Amino acid sequence: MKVLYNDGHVAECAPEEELHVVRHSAAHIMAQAIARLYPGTDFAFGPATEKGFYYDVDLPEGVKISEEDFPAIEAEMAKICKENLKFTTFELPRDEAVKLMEERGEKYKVEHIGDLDADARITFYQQGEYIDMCVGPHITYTKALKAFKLTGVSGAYWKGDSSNKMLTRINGVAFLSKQDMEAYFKLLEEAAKRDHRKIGKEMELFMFSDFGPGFPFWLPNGMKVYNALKQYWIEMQDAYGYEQVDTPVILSRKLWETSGHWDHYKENMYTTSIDDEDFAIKPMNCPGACLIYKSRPRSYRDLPLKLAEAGKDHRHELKGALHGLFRVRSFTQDDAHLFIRQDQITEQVTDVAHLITAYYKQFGFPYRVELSTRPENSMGSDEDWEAAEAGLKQALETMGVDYVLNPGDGAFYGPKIDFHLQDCLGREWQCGTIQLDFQLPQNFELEYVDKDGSKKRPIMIHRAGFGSFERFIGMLIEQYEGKFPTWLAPCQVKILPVSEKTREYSYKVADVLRAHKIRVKVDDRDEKIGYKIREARSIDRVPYMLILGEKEVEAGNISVRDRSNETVQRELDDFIADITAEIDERRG
RNA sequence: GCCCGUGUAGCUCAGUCGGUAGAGCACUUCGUUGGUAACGAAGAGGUCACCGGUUCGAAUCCGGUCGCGGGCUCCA
Repeated sequence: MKVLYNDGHVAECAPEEELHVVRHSAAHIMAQAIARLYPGTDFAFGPATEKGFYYDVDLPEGVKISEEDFPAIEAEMAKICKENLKFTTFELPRDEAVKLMEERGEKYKVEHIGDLDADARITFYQQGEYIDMCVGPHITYTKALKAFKLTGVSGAYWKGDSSNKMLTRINGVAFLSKQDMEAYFKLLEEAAKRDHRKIGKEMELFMFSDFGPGFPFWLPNGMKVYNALKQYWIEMQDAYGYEQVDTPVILSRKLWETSGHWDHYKENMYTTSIDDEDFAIKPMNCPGACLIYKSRPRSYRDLPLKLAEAGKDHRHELKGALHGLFRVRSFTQDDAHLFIRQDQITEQVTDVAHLITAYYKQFGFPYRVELSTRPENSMGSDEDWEAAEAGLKQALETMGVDYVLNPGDGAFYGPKIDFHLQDCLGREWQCGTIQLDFQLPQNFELEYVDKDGSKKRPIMIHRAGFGSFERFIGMLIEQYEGKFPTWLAPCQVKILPVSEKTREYSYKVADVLRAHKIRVKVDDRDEKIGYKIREARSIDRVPYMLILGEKEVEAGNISVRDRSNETVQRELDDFIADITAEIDERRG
């Protein structure tokens, strides 16, 4: 595809860049359509994105765009494409660029010019009457935009700063062909079927109530998944040398003042009073861990001290941020705090990273890693920060983990490594985190006695791998589309009597399975076998069904139907041996 | 918290111009005793999220609150 670069030359662009160019041009064409339909609109940023494009616009006073207006905008865009306007480009010196944008009333573009480096080239693209400040490249004629659709409208703050004006963001998608676009919407439809909120309802895993927005309820089925995951978690903590603790959910305000949370985080904490004293419900578990550390003198020989806690935290998240199990107001972190010496940073961070990546490997999650370094208003000495950042970096590099550097995005108390997983629609959620902390040991005056008898301050590592059991189970639901591996499945075996005549036999088989700690249900309803199979498969999503009719009663065996829909008649003992081995296998 | 949308039976949804509410599934009962993705019939089930307003009359129109969805911001 030929594209127009901002020095005016036209050339074939790399195939992998075509889509990006088309989407970017679609944003310009949409802007042109909006300018025609809503004169006086001011344009802010309008880039191509991973999936499509958007334009942030400041509409004239009193004008509002909603999805109802999309057909008209799309029609105008189609008209512009049909007009087959030529894209042209030109460059202006800064003062003339400002003048041009001022003449056209583009105050956001003028402000943006002010943000550009003094030596930056300021280039423009024009198609028909529409001019946009832009680095390009773009398609050469509007006809080259062949497939697009507007997908949504939302608010977005100018420059992403919530103290700035909220602009109207209009989102769209664009593709090289109509077929590609259809395939995309089909894919979206398929992805929506994996949504953990939908599957959670169907399988009765969890629920929410208007009496507690953002506070999840675990239903019996979900609790079985939760407990199986928790058991796995406990085994992994044991294997990696953690000891488990549990700390109180409600603690005095004085503790939160010591930790610094009261100053930094008060608005997000739920508070109460007990005997006329202020208390807060914990938003995190670290102060409790610090109290345990401090409960007796510690020697350098005790370090690293690795305390794991499946701690239930409550945070008053903004209601607009709540999202199924992914963003909730009460959740159980798979937390741990490691108290270490400075010389143990690399070794311990590596150990934690191994644990976290072992989880993701277990469940087959692809992940993305970010290393965030010292922010502007941070606490601690330069040496501490340098040692900590070097330690994190070295750990990632020796493990051969690819990561993105996020300079200045660390916490004020230390640098961190974050692990991000994707949901069914490709949205990223932070699950794993490894955070170094110099601040809390100082606030709590934590110490250990070193070899030479001197008192030293330990460093803390906060870490989580799932993020929270809630978030991680949400991810698992989407990962497996509810079809959990047998060891996690809420119901591992569903027994389907063919008729009432084989109910008793079914109960007996169920008892034997239960005695082997297999999670089993008997569908003893007065329904036909086809009906029961349909539901066991499409709703319960069980790994195994046992179909028990008179044939099986006579032979004293069972018919097993698995997820591949193959049915095999076999001995109960053999099946138990196989399923037990399958459940145990994940430990290997 | 902000922007846009949305809220009708347990679930998924229909409900035209404002005239007191409908389907399928699920549920209960009865019949049916079944063989690998929906057996038949009947019944029951709703303060149309909530509060207020307009109107002779509101699920429907208007305002507010709450919840939910998509984004923005936030996630120390």
